[in-house]
Amino acid sequence: MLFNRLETFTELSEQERICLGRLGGTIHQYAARSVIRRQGDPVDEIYALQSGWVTGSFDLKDGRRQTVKVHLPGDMLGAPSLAMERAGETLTSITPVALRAIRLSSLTTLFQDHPRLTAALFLCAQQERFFLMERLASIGQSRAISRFAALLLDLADRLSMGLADRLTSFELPLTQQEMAEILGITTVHMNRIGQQLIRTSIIQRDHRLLTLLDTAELAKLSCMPARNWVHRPAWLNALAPA
Amino acid sequence: MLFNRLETFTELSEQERICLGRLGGTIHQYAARSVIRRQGDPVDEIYALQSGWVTGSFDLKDGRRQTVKVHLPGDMLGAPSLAMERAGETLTSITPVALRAIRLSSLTTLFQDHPRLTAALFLCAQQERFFLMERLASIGQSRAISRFAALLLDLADRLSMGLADRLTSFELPLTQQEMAEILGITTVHMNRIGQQLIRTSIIQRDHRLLTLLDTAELAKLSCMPARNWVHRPAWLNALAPA
DNA sequence: CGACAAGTTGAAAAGCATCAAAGTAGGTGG
DNA sequence: CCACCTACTTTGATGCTTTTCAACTTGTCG
Repeated sequence: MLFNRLETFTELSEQERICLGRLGGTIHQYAARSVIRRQGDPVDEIYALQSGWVTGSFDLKDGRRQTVKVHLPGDMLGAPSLAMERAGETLTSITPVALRAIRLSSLTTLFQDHPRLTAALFLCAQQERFFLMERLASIGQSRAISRFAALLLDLADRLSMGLADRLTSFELPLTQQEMAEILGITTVHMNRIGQQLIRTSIIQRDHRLLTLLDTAELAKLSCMPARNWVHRPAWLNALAPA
Repeated sequence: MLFNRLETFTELSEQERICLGRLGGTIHQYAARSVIRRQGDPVDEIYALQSGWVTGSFDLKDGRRQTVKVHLPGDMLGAPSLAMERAGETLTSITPVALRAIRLSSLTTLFQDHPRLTAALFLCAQQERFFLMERLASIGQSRAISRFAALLLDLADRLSMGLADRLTSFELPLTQQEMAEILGITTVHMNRIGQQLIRTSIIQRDHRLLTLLDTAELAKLSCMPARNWVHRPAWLNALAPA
């Protein structure tokens, strides 16, 4: 799963895939809406998400909470907290979730013996920075409806990773309250914005199933430039495959 | 300079400092308010900031722009674009700036031969993710005055890195327009917010010199929990110093 | 079927944007 | 060194987006 994410940057050798597999220890299962790790908890491990959706959120001192990331299968969870003594974000399962815990001690071997894999993980971290920059721009500079459009396109994009073309229809397990927390708006406003997109036939919702009817209009609304991930950068490919 | 940032995580060997020094090629100088690299430009190098302030900003398709990072001396610039074909952010000098350009090809040696240094850079990237998460929470969940308070404390904190206690007075080279772009508000509103903090004697401004008169009140306003960076994590320290 | 979470609606107020215009500082050339 | 120019700052008036509060409806699951 995790190697899917990494292979957007470069193909991995069998050896490297095996090393990745060994990184993970036990598989943990969580029910929907359970806390995997709370902001302030000690940082003993990071996680590789196998299946299900997980949010990362940041609690302010006044009780408000901002969701800073919606993690999809294949993502590495909790890595920003590696730089911290105590976790900087709360990880919460949205759906039932399966993940592999990666003990910090196994990172030593990774960095020591697998430079190419390390470089791919490094690129992943930089990619995550870019995702956050996009969100920051969306929330800082555009109104609620544009933020929502950008969120939907982001999810469709990431769910379509590895597929020929972009999905226009997918299961959206987030409640309106959770989406509001992602977009930095209130639940009430989230509701009105959602209805507006439905009324204008830009999206369609049938229970959990969301359909993007007019992706061109969504893209225009979102104001987001197209992403252009690097593939097989020369400096990375020059590294020995270990 | 760059090693100062890295050594918040772990002390570096003489060898490693030398390797870091070799990474950088030519030193470039820029006048204030010049573009170092524009969003969309090819990514041939990244940069280590020696002196001066630089902003990283993200342009939306409608012409709006969000500043996603204020870089201070010692920072690594432009790294998120490593994951991209064309640069994802525009780097602009705020003051006169000196920086060392690091060609991507030199990253190969770094990852291949210096696992400890690589790990420190990896932690830096994770730390930057956390900074972005903080900003996102600040902009998504709090009002303009709180965002401004958080920005001022962030700058004071980072300018005080390595010092015994936090600076309460420093040169602030940003214009109100630039600060507004960081906070996701208009220049007009930025001005009113600034005056409000001055009127209530929470800050003081004399030309470029800014003084934080009441940091406790600023901290309360900002709603930001205290940061707690990790120091000498076991998994990193277990790596051979190369 | 009953309880509780999620979604929906309306009215009023707050926060911020927008527009327009005037005032101020810093830097440059004459 | 002064005059001017330009970019930055400040101010006021107005309106839109979003929040807040409160109630009500619908859906979901034990």
